[in-house]
Amino acid sequence: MPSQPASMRDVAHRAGVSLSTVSRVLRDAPGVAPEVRQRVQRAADELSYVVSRNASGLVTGRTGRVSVVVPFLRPWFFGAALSGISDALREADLDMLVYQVGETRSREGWARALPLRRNTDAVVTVSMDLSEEECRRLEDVGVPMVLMGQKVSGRASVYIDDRAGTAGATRHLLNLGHTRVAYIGSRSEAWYSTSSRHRLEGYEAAMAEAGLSPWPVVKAPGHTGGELAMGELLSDHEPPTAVLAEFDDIALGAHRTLRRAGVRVPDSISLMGFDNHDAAAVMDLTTVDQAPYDSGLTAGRLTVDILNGAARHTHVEMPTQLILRQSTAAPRTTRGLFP
Amino acid sequence: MPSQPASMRDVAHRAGVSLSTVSRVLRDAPGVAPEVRQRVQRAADELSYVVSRNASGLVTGRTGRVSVVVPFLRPWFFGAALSGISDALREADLDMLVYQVGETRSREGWARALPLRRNTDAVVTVSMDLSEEECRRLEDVGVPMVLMGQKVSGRASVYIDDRAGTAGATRHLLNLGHTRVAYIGSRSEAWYSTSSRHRLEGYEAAMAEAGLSPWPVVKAPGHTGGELAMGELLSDHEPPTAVLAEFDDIALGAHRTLRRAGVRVPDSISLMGFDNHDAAAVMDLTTVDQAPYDSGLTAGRLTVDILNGAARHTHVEMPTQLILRQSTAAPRTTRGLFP
DNA sequence: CACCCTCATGAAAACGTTGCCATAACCCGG
DNA sequence: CCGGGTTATGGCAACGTTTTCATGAGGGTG
Repeated sequence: MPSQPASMRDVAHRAGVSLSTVSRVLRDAPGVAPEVRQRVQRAADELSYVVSRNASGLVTGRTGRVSVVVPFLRPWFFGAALSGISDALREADLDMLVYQVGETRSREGWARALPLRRNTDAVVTVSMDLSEEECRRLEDVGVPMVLMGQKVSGRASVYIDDRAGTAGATRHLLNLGHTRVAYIGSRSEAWYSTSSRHRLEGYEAAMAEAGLSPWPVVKAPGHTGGELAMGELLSDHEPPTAVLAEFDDIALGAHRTLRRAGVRVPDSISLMGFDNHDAAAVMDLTTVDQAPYDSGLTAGRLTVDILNGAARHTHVEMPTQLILRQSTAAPRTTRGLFP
Repeated sequence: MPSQPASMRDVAHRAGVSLSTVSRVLRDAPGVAPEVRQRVQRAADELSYVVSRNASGLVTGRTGRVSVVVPFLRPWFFGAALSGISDALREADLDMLVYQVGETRSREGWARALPLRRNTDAVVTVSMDLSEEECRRLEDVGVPMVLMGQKVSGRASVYIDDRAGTAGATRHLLNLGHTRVAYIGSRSEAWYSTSSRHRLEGYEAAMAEAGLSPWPVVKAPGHTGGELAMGELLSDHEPPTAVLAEFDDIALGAHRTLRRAGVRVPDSISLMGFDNHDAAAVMDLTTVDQAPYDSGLTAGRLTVDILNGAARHTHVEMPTQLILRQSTAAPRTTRGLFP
């Protein structure tokens, strides 16, 4: 149990060979006699020695590390995404650095504030909605980058088709026979979200296709926004019979308002979310699954492929999946919220 | 816009000084004339140069990186914890490596499989419930370690008092006048959890204190377990009037069963969770907040302090907080689930 | 004016690896 | 038995920093 960690020299000494040979063995490089190889391996094990990525990176130029940049770490979505990325990187024996840039973002310098320059082999951004200029700045770091949750032409991206997702969701409600279908979206000043815009567009397109006029209500993100928006909708002179929310958290907020108002779901109002949040299952909320774990896994593997120079598809569109639960149903034939 | 990232030599050349001087400037080391300092700083900025942690770590022995080891990344709890740790490390300009060891854990070698040895300054484990032996193996890595969500004497730990938490929760229900208070716990074969045991003990202690006999039901973790357990409780010849769940997810599962059975909360049965999960707010679930973000922040700062040799308290107990919402109330005076 | 101190600066030796080149040992065919 | 090729091994110079030590320029004091 050495208080100073063993170095390659120690291993070499113990195995009675030179540094070069030890290096070759530990890198699985050819040109070492099997017997010697075994001896070195044993010596390394006995000293529980592992190669310093620091030192090897210095000469190879590879750090064995991939940086993942996320706006936030708390929302459910990012945990799932990170989990996928982590698993993919582990397969390739790469370590994962995580940078949460949250509030820093508004300040101009977050991209350069991150010590990425010589310290990472690749950068994966998750739902960062980077502007063209931010992309360029990040590219300046000089390592490959993969964008998850954002589609940028000319740059490797893994994303879902938000428009198709909400369009499908909307059609589900229309197919049930609803005609008064409202949409609760979000807008935050701190964070401009492309996916937010796309989801609204998908809804609008499906409504237009059915010859109906869209009915969007936009509030601050989070469940509070959903609560307020639903309150507003309930106070309309003729409330909607179905409501689609931009994401599950909003839908859950809306659900709370309905519960308090004594409006039954789906009897009086059908409610739908988007994301397939953990809590959606337990709340029996019909939603659209976007499998962030799978996206993360894909993004991670894509990164590995690019690093190995074996990347083929640089744009990957992940499928979304309608999850039918108990919160949507055909509209009642009688009018009014309370039968 | 150099395709090869700039090195310190380039900066030195551009500023017309030696390597040593550049190094001193960028480390904020004393002994540089203000005018020169400024000149070097500018040169570095223009080349958008950042120090290679790889190279500096090689000589200082510090990597500027802290490893965080978690069993899983997906559950809500870990995102919040990581967020706090990340913020704390960022304050000290340390990078965060994340290792998700999930299933690997059962295999003996996860601790040594981690290439931590020379590649990290400290290790933070989150809810890993390490055995004494695993602790020792991890300590072999030769860097300070901080345990979050686990109390181990002689080792830096940040944790909550699970026993006190459930005891307080139980007393809340007892104070409302309930006498038939059941507890839904979890047990998984893959994962032995100390906190799980402690929470049960807290409940039992509070019940004993009130002279009541405990009524625990143990199922698999997750909301499915909650659903099943609640079904079981409802089929008792005299169902409980209040139920405490080991964590919110279980409580939410139980809530679903109640909803389906048409049993009203809190009118007929009071329901309580533990954790203050995102979804608990939206479901109006009374619960116990354990602020994983704050724990993460504390653990992160403790790590930084230890690294700076300034650690004072190596054991930090984080407070828990009862969050009163709408799912608990005094028991009805009339008997039966349906008034 | 000589002396010693302080302060700013530069030169050079680490740090722990990998890559390249040299060397030694061996095998094979002529 | 000798030349040429292959294969295993060692030596040494990088890689980009920090750190230690040396040097030299001023500046105050006696």
